Amino acid sequence: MSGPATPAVGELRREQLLNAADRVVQREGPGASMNAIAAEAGITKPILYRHFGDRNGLIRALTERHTAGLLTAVRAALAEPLERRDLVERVLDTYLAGIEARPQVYRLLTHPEAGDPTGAGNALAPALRQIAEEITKAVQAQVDLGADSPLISETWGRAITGMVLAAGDWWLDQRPCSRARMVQALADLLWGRLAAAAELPLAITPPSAAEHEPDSPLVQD
Amino acid sequence: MSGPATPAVGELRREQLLNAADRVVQREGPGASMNAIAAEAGITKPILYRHFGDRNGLIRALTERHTAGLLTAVRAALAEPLERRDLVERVLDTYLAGIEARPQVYRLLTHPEAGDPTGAGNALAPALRQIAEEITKAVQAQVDLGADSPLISETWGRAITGMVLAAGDWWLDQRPCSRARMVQALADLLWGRLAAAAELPLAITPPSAAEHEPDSPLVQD
DNA sequence: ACAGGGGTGTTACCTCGGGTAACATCGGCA
DNA sequence: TGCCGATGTTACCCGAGGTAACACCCCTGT
Repeated sequence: MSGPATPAVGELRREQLLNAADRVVQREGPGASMNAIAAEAGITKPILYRHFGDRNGLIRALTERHTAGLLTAVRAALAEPLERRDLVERVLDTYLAGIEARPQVYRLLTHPEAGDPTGAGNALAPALRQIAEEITKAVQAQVDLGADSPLISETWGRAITGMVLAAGDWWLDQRPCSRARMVQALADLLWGRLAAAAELPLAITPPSAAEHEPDSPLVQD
Repeated sequence: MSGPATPAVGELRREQLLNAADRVVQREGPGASMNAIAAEAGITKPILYRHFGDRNGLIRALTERHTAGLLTAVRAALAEPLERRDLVERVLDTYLAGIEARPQVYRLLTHPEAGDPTGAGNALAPALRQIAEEITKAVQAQVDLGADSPLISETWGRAITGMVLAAGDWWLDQRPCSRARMVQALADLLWGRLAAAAELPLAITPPSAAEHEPDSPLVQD
């Protein structure tokens, strides 16, 4: 009787295991142990390893699952036929709404850790790198940047992703304002308000760089 | 003959231990084990723990040591009496030059990992948070942002830091261009070039959002 | 009816890394 | 002389990732 549409039989258990892992991560944050996840699923570790290979595999599967929604949403927002400024705000709001919906799981996205001894440091987790690529493509397709377009687009893709990541993380942690205002602040930054704003009449601007221990060498030694 | 100016006697050993730790991290990247560091220093683990409490303490000490230079440099750059655009470029270049000088150690800055079960996720490591604060202060002091200045300044501080972090990390990894061009690309972004650039004549812009598996739900479920 | 094979499950174990307790030593100093 | 503090050691604990070997259950083909 069970629908023949569901692909493989084992896929169901895999989903259930991911559900359990999801619950644990929601409760304990990333860094939940394999034992804890196995216990939540009512089973023991080796089964997890059979399904996902290693911890990274589990985390990756879990992440991709959640990322799919966010990535799809961002992609869709990027493709909307809006005025550019509106488009930027739309994408920002989409992203913030996404991470707001599931804070705990969102932490997963940002955790490359899992110590890769390769030395190649990725400040952006793979999930976020996909978003960076989407932004890159969108910029390259919609903005005239002259001859250096590929280079600039990719730089901006990474830069914007990192910017929203850091800002969003802070916002999620502190909740200093509404989502709408956050979107405004970020869009304003991206929109050149830093360039356009008036100079402040450097009133009582004490040189904050002086009152500091001078014993540390400069950046080059 | 040893100068009586050096504060406590134990400080020397601490420095030596940090030097050893530094060497190991340079060689093996972050995630180097305490055993390895102890071996490099020619001693055993408990001594490290006596000096630094735990691994985080060691890493923090190591990081602060290197951060001091970068932070001082950035602070100094932020305080220079330049035209605003030049100032932005100056700061960007200072940061990129700093991370370029010591890639391995720089990875340390970006690794908050060390699993804190507190759940408070910090996309920015403490070292970077200091830079974010510097930028916040500078923006607040030098740019007229109206009534919401505190909020916007802090948002921008985090945002810019995250932006430069992600872009710098990518640049360090791929080396797609010279430092100067990277500075230009980032400064342009910060300078509103995204807003100012001409619209591309959406020539052959296929809707890239369509050709994708539609099975994943949107961001809200 | 019986032999398999794939999926599910278990216990018990290994390894490695962070972290600690307890003990030994050396140098100065009242 | 006896105390104290810093330096050092060996040996251990614990938790977490990861694996080997064994057991069961059910479905299917001969």
